[in-house]
Amino acid sequence: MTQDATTGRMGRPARTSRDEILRAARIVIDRDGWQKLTIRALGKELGVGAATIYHHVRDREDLLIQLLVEHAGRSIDVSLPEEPEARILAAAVAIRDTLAALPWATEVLATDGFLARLGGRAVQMVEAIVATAIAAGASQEDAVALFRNIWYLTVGEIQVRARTDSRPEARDARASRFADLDAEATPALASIGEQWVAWAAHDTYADGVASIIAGTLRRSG
Amino acid sequence: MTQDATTGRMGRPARTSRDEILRAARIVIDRDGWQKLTIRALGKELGVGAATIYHHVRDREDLLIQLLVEHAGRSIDVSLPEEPEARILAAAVAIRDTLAALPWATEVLATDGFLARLGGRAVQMVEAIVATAIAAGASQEDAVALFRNIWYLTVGEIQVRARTDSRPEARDARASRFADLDAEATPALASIGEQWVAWAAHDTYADGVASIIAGTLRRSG
DNA sequence: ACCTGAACACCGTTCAAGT
DNA sequence: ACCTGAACACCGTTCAAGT
Repeated sequence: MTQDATTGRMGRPARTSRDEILRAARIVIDRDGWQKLTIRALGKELGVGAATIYHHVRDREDLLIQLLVEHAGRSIDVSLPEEPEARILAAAVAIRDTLAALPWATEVLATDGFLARLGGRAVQMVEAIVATAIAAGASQEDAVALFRNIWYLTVGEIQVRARTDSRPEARDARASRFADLDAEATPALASIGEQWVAWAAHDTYADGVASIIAGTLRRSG
Repeated sequence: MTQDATTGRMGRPARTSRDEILRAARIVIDRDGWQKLTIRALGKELGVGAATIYHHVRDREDLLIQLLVEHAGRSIDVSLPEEPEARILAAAVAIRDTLAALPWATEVLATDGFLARLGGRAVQMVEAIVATAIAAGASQEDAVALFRNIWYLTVGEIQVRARTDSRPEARDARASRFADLDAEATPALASIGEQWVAWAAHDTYADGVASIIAGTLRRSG
């Protein structure tokens, strides 16, 4: 565990370790962007063959998850307010903000047990959402449903924003599409016109989550 | 346009057309699954070189979008109830059901202007959501925010469900993860335990959308 | 105009062989 | 144990050349 590959003082020093792989992966991501993080590029960065990576991570997805565990498990802010709706909202926003800052997360995000795999504080946020909903009068099943709807909104928001941000050309194409709208068939959209693009840049995530929380708690209690 | 490649009666008959490409693409998807739909496989199916495909579609994404336009533009059910909240909900469910039935949609779904690109009835569903919200008292900006939050929930739900369904191994792994939960750190999750997996199979999409609608309209009017 | 083979520049993953 | 080169089985896309 404490073996240092740079000194290599054991009989058969490991030239690579899980920690070194994750460190190299972060270097590649920071320097070249996460899309460039391939097993082969990672091997090159470490000065080892691509095949070597497979002695330390199961596959590419495992690598990405491990990277996320390191980051998300630690960096989520855990101070949550007491009032139930505000508390659930704050937990959701913490999850969203953390994952949105890790753009390579989008690739592995869309799995139902994803946050459980991250462990650490990510799971504590899920616990906060579910436990608070139950304390506020929701059934266990409704609390799970609440979490899942929040999770769907979160995945969608992160995914759409990541895609939109990473291809600015689409922005102009989108604007012109709104200008072409037929005022007969789609009057509301036509009258909104190009304002859509500007409004779409606003962050409405918290509003969406707040609505889902209020809707669920109203039905339950 | 009406030229038939099988008779080839023009001087230089086209061996392939946009329609033939889309037809072949559907055959590959139905027979081998949408993951197998590559430009190369499509060329093989048509008996032409992969390079030929590029004379008729711009790239792989364009192919997928065109496939979706054909399908989603037509098959969305357009009979919507009159009552505002029910109307918006029905439009959202129509979009979700249509896209969820087209699993290859997940690959191109996460773009902000996506439904506009689909055109046809897909845009009419967006119009229905936005126009109904405005008629019910929402500002144009709130109506756009409402649509976007519904859209995020939709993208997330489709994406997560598609991923979960396509890898049943994850199901068992998930169940065992819940069994391992620490009753001290996460009492609510621990007491739910393996029931989570069963509850996660329930469709809570409509509840989520209904909450978002109610929340937005309550704030506005 | 339409189509071709060949090439470019990659992927993730496996595996027999070496040290 | 750990690491290697080489191979397997692919990708999307471009382009000079043919008909």
